[in-house]
Amino acid sequence: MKSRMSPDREVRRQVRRLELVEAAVRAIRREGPGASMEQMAAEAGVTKPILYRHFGDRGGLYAAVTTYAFEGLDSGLQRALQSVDTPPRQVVSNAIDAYLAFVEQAPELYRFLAQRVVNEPGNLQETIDDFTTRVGRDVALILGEALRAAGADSGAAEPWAFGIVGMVFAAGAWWLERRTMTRARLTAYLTDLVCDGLPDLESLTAGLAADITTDPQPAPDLVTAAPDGDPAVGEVVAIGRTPRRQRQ
Amino acid sequence: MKSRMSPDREVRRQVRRLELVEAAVRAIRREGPGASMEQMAAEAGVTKPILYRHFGDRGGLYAAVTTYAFEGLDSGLQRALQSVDTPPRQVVSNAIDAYLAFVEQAPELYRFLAQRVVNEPGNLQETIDDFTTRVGRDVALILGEALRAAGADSGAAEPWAFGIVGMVFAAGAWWLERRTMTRARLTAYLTDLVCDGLPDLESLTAGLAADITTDPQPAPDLVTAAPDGDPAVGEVVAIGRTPRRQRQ
DNA sequence: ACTTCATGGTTACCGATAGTAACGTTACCT
DNA sequence: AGGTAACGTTACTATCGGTAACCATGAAGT
Repeated sequence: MKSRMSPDREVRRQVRRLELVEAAVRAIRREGPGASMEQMAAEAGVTKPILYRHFGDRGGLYAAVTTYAFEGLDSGLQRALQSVDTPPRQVVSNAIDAYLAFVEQAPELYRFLAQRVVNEPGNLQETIDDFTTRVGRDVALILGEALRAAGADSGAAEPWAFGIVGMVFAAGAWWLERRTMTRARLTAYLTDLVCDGLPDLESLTAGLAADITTDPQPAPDLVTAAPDGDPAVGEVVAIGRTPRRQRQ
Repeated sequence: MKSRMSPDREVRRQVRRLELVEAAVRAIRREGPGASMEQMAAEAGVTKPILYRHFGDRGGLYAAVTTYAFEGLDSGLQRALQSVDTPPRQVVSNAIDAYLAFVEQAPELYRFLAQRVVNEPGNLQETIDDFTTRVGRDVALILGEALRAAGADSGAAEPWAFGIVGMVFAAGAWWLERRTMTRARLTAYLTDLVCDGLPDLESLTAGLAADITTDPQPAPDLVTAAPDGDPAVGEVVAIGRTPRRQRQ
């Protein structure tokens, strides 16, 4: 069996695996998320059966790529989450920014990770773990401990963690399509939402119902209140909240 | 050309389209998100070329299914979002619950919608709009108006809208896998997060750093503080916040 | 009644791609 | 040297998206 092999054989195999995965990543960045097995093999300078020998099937290769990308992100994420002597808001901001930096740096890879592998019925490979699932698990761990330490209901850790990860994930995807703001700006917005929630919208229903039900009439302040300028500066991480009404 | 045809011919065509889409949905619910064109055609009692005649290509059918599902969700969502004389928190809760109810009712369809269609290079069909993208656009509209009405920065409307939708989407996916709480419970958690953000986690870094860096040592309160009971009752919509420290 | 044409449907095919079988080659390890 | 195990190839199959060509039917128009 495989575990009874020469020790350096195993390490060489791992090295080769890594080479193949990196080639697959290059192929994805070149060809987009729909890169075929043949293209990924060609990028590594080999043919398909090599990939199948190493990864079993496409799902196996996808899982390896996902793991690879996850580890690349996770180092930065863990560094952000585990930093001591940092205010919680800054921790959240750093983590979100680390995530978005990853998105920005490898958009095609990100798009690849965004699509869940469709599990065809004949899939004998182990069930693949989604990218967001892995990140979510990590965040859930940290968040759960934090909630317990704060004396809060730790049952919220998992839904919140997976929710927050999905939030940053979706916002990142949206941001990739139409890049209408800087990364720092988006980080600031998301940090605000995660830390403070939506601002008080007492006038929401009243102001809205009139606007929605009588749709042809534009909101009176639609032009004056939407400057859409980009006040973000070039800082790597924007920690300051965007100016809005303070909750009291 | 097509627009110069008998008027009832056109309506019959639309009816047929709807039948085909509904058959496709049935096939997806039976076979999972990976249902093939042939299976969807067979479910409708026809063969593949019929589908292609109506929808052009797979992307077209997927878009039609997405639109169909979206409209099914959107009615409930709009009803929740446009309700007058409802406190904002309840609006958020209702909207989230409408979303989760949809998830719960058609999990396989939801999984189908969750995966973005991989846009192969030869795709001449119009670019398909993601399910979450459509929901996000709707929420962004409403949220933008609400923010303007509240005098807040409306530039946050889009990132927040897409982020929140992604959050509920991801949390819904997580909830589908391991159903460790009731829908009402999850709705309450997510509503809390969206409306108030994370609770103050002042002791986050201190409490965490010790636990994470010295991983073999379990947190002392890990057993005592995690009862994991399910305090949710069977109410359709849980509006009350989960008991946690009040921000002041 | 016979043709004509639109409509709804089918069979039979093509091309690409996931996945596999069988075989060759290099290099390591007694 | 020789066994053997990893590395690699060519050539194949199966499936699935997509299309071409053909068939049936029924409602006109003449």
